[in-house]
This record gives sequence, structure tokens and C-alpha cells, in this order.
Amino acid sequence: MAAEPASLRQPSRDKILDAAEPLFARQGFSGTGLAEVAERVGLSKSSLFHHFHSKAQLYAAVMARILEHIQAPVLAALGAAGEPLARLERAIDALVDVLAANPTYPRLLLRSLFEDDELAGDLPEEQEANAVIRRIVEALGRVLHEGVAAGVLRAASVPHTVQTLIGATVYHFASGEFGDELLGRPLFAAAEVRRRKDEVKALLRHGLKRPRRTD
Amino acid sequence: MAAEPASLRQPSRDKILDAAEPLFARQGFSGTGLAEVAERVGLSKSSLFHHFHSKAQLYAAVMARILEHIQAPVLAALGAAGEPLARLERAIDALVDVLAANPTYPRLLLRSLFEDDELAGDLPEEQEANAVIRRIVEALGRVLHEGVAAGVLRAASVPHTVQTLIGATVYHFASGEFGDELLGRPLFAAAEVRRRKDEVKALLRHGLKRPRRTD
DNA sequence: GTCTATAATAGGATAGAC
DNA sequence: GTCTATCCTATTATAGAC
Repeated sequence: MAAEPASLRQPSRDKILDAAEPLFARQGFSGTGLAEVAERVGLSKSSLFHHFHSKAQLYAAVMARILEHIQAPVLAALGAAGEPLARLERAIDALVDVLAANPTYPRLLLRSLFEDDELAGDLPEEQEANAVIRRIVEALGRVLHEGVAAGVLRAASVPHTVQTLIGATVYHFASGEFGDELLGRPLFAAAEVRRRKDEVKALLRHGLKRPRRTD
Repeated sequence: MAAEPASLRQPSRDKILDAAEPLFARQGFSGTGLAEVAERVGLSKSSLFHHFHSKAQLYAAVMARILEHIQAPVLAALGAAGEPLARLERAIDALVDVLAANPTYPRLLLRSLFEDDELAGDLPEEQEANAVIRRIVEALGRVLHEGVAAGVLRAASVPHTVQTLIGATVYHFASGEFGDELLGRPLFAAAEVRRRKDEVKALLRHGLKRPRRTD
């Protein structure tokens, strides 16, 4: 009696998350009303409360879901075999691939960093999301440390380098119209995504100065 | 009949901007209520409307004021005499100094990039703010081009490099609690601000790889 | 699980007295 | 230039029928 395939059996909970995600990304937590979410998902406002206790929990569930989606490819790249610099570069590729494939992600990630004010931080979904971020940052830190220990990387500050990498990837793809106008074409155009990876990796390898003949 | 010195003669308009600035920085446009602004400034909600036609105009005035404050030192550093790389580095120092001295600025700048949704973009204050941003980005672009033409900089994409620099400075200081925890001490602690400048400049000079004996 | 109805509050903005 | 009073709408959330 063949149940529908899991890919089609989409419970209301997931539909609500799908509807809320782009709204939170564009308008932020307080800029998004549950009425708008309900309308998009084709339910009444009240029905949302059957699936989520509060707006804050809905928001936290959106964040937890996207972080789970980011976690796997990035940790895989960082944890793979190979030299530290190569693993770092593959992690950048992996992260940029996920961000580019899901334009809501970079905005949600950036917003979440300074929207803590509005959230208590005690919901299980929030704690799971924070745990994922911690895990990724720690894995990244380990690769950087390893590279310094092996003598292939400069002894740059690990936390500052992490910040620079987040800025170079998450901020870039979150920059919206400003970024589009700066580049002269959409941030998420395939060629610009490829270019972003190359530019970031080249900066890590060479800095901004003209490379010497040997490398 | 000695009028009060200009530094003390602070008309209501400026007091309102002072009160609104940190609120918009922390809570964003839609997260900030005019009641809260009014309370902080010691006026009634209605009085705000005597000075600003709408909440959007108040927000735009806050943004215009901070951008005017950022413009002078950064353009001065970019436009000074000297080699392109040195001018770029002095501009980074100047920008970081302004951001570090005004913790509300980085958050407001970052938020403004993806809060365009909520603002029409037709207010004169918004257009002045956009003009300042354009001016700074263009001056930065000229320095980078000049460096490439002079053969001291790699032929990196100018817009992508601009994005990386914004991420390395504005994003870093906007990262709030996340940044504090990552660094293990406050983002705005004097030592960490100095360190940020050094880390960014070192990355531009050397990349992440161990520098060769000559430089 | 979904709905209608409703509560209770806070939102931005205006009118008009002083 | 500031106030009180008010308007209207939107907000999150709950109660209770189906």
C-alpha cells in the first residue's frame, strides 16, 4: 500500500518552516508577522501555534534546520584527509556551495548574530543551533592550528582568522542589493559564486600583493 | 551675552538621534518602537513627529549622520599621498578606529545592507547616505586599481576585494556576543582592536601562508 | 489539526490645546 | 515645541468548536 515517498510527504511543520525561512531572512524576526507566514503556508494564524509554541520557537526551528544543513558538508571538508591548507580551501568551497544554493542562509546566519537581543536563548532549538556553530568553529580552529604547527601557515590569530573567513563568505552572500550593485551582477550568479571562491582562496594563498615568481 | 557653547546647545533633534541610534543598532528598524525612543529622550511619542515625519525618516537621519562621521577620516586616508598599499592600510586603520570608537556603527552599517526592504529609498537622508557609501567605495576602488596598475598589487577583483575588506572590518565589529566569545574577550577592548588592524593588514600583505624569508 | 472568534497589547501616526 | 487624547491597524497568543 505504498506510502507516499518521504520527499512528497511534507507535514505541515516543514511547510511552515519553508514559508517562514525566506520571510525571516528578508525581514528579520521582528519584521516578520505570523499572519504573513500563515498566509503563505495556506493555514490560519492560529494553526501555527499548534506546531510551534511561539514565534521565537518557530524562528529557532528555522535556524536549527539551516545549521543542520550546513554542518555536514563543512565538517566533512574540514575533517577529511589532506594538508591543512587544502582542507581549509575545500571547506570554503563547501560553505560557499551551501550558501550559494540557499540564498536565505547567509542572511539568516548574519542576522542571528545580532538578533540575540530578541531571543532568550533557552529554547532547545537555539541551543542545538549554537552547538552546531561551536562545532564548526572548533573544527575550523583545529585545522588552522594544525597548519601553523606543521609550518605551512603563518601564526595568525585563529579567532581573527575565523572572523575574516566568516566575513568573506557569509557576509559577502548576505550583502544583498549592495553586493549586487558592487559586483555589477547578481551575487548568486554562478560565475560570481565561482569567482568568490577563487578570490577568497587566492587571498589566503598570496595576500593582496603581487606574488613572487616562485610559489 | 555669551550664548552657550555649541557643544552644550544640543537641540532636541540631536538628542532624539542619540537616543535612537543605539536602539536601531541593537534591535533593528522594526524591532525598535518609537515609544522606547521617546522614553529615552524624555519626550512624548508625539513630539518625535515634530522633528521627523516618520519612523523611516528618523532611521534614515541616524544612518546619514553616522555615514557623515565615517566619511571624512576614510576618504582622507585613501586620498593622501603615498603608495597604494600604504594608503589602503591607513584607510583600514582609520575605518577601524571609527568603528571601534562607535560600537553602534558597525551594526547599523551591516543592518542597513539588508534592511532595504523596509525602507523606500526615496528620502533625501537615504540618498545622501547612499552617496557617501558610493564615494567611499569608489575611492577604495581607485586605490586598488592604482596598486594593480603600479604592479604592487595582484590583479584581484576590485569589487570582491572591497567586499572582503568590509567583511573584515564592519562584520567583525558587528558580530556582538559571538565575536566576544570567539575572541575570549570583548571585541572592542583596545588590545583586540589593535590586533584586528594588524591581522587584516598582515593578511593583505602575506596571505595565510608562512612568509618567505625575504619581504 | 484546523478553524472562527477574541483577547490584550503595542505599533505608527494625527488633531488640537497650550 | 511639547503635551494629552485618540485613531486605526497589526501584533502575539488563547479559547473552544469542529
